[in-house]
Amino acid sequence: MVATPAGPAAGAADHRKGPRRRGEVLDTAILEATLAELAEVGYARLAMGQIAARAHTSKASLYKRWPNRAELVVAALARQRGEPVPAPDTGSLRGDLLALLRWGAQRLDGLFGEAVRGLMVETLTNPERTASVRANMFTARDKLMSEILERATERGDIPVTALNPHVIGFAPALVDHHFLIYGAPIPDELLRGIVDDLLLPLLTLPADGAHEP
Amino acid sequence: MVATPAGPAAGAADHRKGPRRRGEVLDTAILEATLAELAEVGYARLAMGQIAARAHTSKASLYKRWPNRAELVVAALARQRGEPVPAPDTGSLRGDLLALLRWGAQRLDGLFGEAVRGLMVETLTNPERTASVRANMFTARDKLMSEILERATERGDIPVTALNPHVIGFAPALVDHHFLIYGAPIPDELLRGIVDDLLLPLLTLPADGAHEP
Amino acid sequence: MVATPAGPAAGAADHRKGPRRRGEVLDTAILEATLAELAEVGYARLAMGQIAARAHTSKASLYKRWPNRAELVVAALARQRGEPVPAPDTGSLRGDLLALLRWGAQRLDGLFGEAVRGLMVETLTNPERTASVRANMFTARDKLMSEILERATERGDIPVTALNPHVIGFAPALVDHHFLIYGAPIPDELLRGIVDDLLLPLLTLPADGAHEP
Amino acid sequence: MVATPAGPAAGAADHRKGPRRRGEVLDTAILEATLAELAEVGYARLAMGQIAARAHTSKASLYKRWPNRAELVVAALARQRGEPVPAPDTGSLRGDLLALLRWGAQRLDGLFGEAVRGLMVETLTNPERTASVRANMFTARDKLMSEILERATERGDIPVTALNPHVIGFAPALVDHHFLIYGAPIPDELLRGIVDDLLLPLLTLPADGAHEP
DNA sequence: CCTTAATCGAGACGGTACGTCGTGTCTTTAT
DNA sequence: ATAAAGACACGACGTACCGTCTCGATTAAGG
Repeated sequence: MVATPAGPAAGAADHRKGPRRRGEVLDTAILEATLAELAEVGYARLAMGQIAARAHTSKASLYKRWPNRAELVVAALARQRGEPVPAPDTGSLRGDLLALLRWGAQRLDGLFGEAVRGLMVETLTNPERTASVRANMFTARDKLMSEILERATERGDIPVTALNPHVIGFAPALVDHHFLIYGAPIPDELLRGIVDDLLLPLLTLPADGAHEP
Repeated sequence: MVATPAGPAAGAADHRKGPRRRGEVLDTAILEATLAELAEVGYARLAMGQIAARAHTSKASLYKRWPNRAELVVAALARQRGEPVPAPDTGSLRGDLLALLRWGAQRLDGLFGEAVRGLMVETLTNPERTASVRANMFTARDKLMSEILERATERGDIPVTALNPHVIGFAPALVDHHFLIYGAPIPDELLRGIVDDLLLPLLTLPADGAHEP
Repeated sequence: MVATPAGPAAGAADHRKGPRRRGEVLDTAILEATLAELAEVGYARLAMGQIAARAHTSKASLYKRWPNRAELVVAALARQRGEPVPAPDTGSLRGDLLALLRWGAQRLDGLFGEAVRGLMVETLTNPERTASVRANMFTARDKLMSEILERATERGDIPVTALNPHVIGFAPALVDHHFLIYGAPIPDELLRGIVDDLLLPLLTLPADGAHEP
Repeated sequence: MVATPAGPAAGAADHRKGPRRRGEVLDTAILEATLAELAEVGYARLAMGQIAARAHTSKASLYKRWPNRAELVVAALARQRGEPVPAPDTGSLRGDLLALLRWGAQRLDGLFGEAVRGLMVETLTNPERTASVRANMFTARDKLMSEILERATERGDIPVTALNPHVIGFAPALVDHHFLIYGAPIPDELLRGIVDDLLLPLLTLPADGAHEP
């Protein structure tokens, strides 16, 4: 029920009759309502009043917890992806990479993607925090990528020299970029192209690293 | 107006000196005002009324030409980058690539970047058009990249086999991605990293291309 | 607001001293502002935005209470004439009648007249209500007329047979009609003419009443 | 075709193919279109642009001839009632009076009434002209009333002393007043009441005229 | 157990921008 | 020169959402 993508009253347990909610319980209800609204109308048409109504609470209760829409959405996303995803382990490097990109692509094709798109324009309390929040949306993915590559080096599939920060982060970034421009869903062909034409060649190239003339 | 549903307006006399502007002239005035406002308040606070005021015209004249803010901004950008930029020609491939990325990075650090950020969230008349508009914002850059690489192949700096669509587009995409997350200005170090750690290795690697098991 | 269809507003701080007005207090402020604007610019140039500004509130607060300008004006008038005016009692019938017509004429020479004129063209929610509202603007006057005439019959100044609905209502109607055509102020000569040439003759004529052949 | 109360293109002869209209011909087309629009949408929703469109001409041609909507409507009405109506002559005074009031009442139940209502609020170029225009709308009726009453005095039905300006004008004024408040159609009962309870008694009362104490 | 302070639910409030419509003026083109 | 067509500048319309505030009802904690 965390983020049922449909249903007009999804994500809101009926609270009437019961005692008035507060604290943690209310927090959860609000965040669930946020995700539900996000899935239903998208970030652009996300309205605080609607979220409050869906959560059967008031706008004041929202603003007491989060200063604005952007922060609320950030919190809602943080709540959602609570369970840590294990790094894919298909046996082959290529399989792992593809699995990871596919997982990321699929995540974008949903309310996470909606939120990502919206948060790309909003400015949080300050620029640093804004950048931090945006970056955090992808740290999980970057970490998994690191795991995969480390495992590959241990297996001897790729040289240790191939590992550098740019190589780790660039593939997911390309997926994001495609999503932001062309939207979801992301064609699997693109993912295969990134892996086969860019990532694997880069990872397996002979270690010289001297391109500076 | 007593009986009219809309205001009487009482036809205010035109106060400006010259003749009333029309057509192309007015178009230009509006688009310039749009760019000026964009640079001043950013996409988020861009308001049709303010643009109209700055252009000394009316909202109606804006809406007669463009159906909404997003389309207006798109048109303004299209007008702005009228002059085709020549591909950099520094003599070396690396120099050309760096020059190109730096040009793109600098463009993002201004009202073009503001607009890019905004247009990433807006939905134009339909999804296809939306994607098309977004893609068009980068076609110039991609074309220049093609020129540079072609020249390099002619010089024999890189094998023809290195050229494929993914290789052409991915470097600018990484710059954009960084901009969207961390904002402008984009550190030159990042650009150098992209060129030295990703682009040049990929372009100069031995031709095998067979990674599919 | 980047992604929101409506403005960001950025929640301007309340600048006034006292606590935020609500309910009855705000109602009164709005209605008073309405009357003030009415007196200043007339019904024709009466604008909701101006009224809101004068009342230091927002258009939304106006529209939450009244669906349109006409209803707002009706409400403002209703509020204004709260104090019931006592029927004139000069001792003589002629004196009473003149006093009443003069009171009505004077009322028209002000914002009440402005409103009357405007409301003659507007259509309220439905025709019945429209007629009712218009009629109500004059019920007070008609009632006073009834009182005067009743008192005169009690004194024996006029026969009971003289009293019929047409006789009661027609004098004020003539005043209104003159106002609508020639505007205010209404010449006292007209009022005297109505009383001496029409009303008194009618009221004091010998009781036959048989004009139907 | 002068004022067909229905039909989307009523009142506009097809002019295309033929030579471009000007002068009198165009005047007529515009005035007919005005009346047609008036009948169709009423004074409140009367729009210059719509009139121009219906007359297959331009707003400029309208404003070249009349300075605003009100004057245009006045002109249109003047054109319409071109043919002078003969005073009713039923043989009896009561019959004549009733016929006259009925004619006036019927006239109000149509586009003339719509226009009357609208013109009650508009201010023409200056107050004098405004009053004059409004008064002129009823001069025809007043003149007929004079004729009727004169004929009655000649017949000896009523004393000459009964004739005074107030008596002449007040009956039609009551009809107008009722129309403005309760709208059209005007119940025949009202007209009979005015004649029997007010007009005839006043006209036939014994000549004393001294009510001033 | 009964006060007392806090918080909740509900929604009013002041404000800003929206996109539309009508007015009366002006410009252009075709007749 | 004038008609037809319609663009233009202006301003009011009525709506939507924001973020703040007020109010009464409910609830947890303190005496």
